[in-house]
Amino acid sequence: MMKPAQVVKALAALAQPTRLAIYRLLVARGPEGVTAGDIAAKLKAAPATLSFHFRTLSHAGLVESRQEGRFVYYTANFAVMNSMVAYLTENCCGGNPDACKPK
Amino acid sequence: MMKPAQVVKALAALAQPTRLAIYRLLVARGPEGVTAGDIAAKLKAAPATLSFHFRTLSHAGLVESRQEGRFVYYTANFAVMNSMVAYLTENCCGGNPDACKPK
DNA sequence: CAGACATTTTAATAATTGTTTAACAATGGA
DNA sequence: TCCATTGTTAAACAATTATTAAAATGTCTG
Repeated sequence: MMKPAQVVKALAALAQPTRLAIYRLLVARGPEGVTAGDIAAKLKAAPATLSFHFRTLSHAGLVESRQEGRFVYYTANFAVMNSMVAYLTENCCGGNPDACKPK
Repeated sequence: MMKPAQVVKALAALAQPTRLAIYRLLVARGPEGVTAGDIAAKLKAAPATLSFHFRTLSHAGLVESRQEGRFVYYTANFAVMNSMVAYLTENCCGGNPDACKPK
């Protein structure tokens, strides 16, 4: 179970256009990850700006990084995303969740 | 399908402790909703502060309100939450979503 | 209609956040 | 070793956001 402050941090990390785009790239890529440079190229953002955003995402637990040679690979942490979603929908409709499930 | 800006707005709306607590109360309560006053009592927050947060949540599409007499009932909009989650996990792992589903 | 109640609006202030530029560290190939 | 490449850090500034207090709006009850 996540604490409220962790959830707020994760939501805040995703609540920014550049970071949301980064996260989606990483989700789409899967466990292999994407290098910082590839993300910079795809999003057309300055390296320093991205580095700032990577740090925010990492600190929120939503992404992880590993260094390979000169490259840094970032990957999405799916467990944290799933916990966050679980937190948001917890105890839905007082235990009668039919009213809030997708059709 | 939601647009990125809508998703960012919804995430930003939830990325604040008071609003996250409001939202969870509404999710737990279901379609009946909760009055602004009840939420103020449960969260021990000033009415003006809550009104500000309700507006943020409403504007993001996450909650709806209806007036009944002197009371305003707020309810969670589950469809928007589900769309938001779908947006975040879209195209997961390049179409091979096993790696990112909860166990 | 007068007064009490429920909630919103406005205006002001304090705190947080995003971007840029420049300088810095680490890696690997010539 | 020297240099180009990859990415991070630091400092400064602009912009956004949260909170409070006070005044205003709307709704019911007597």
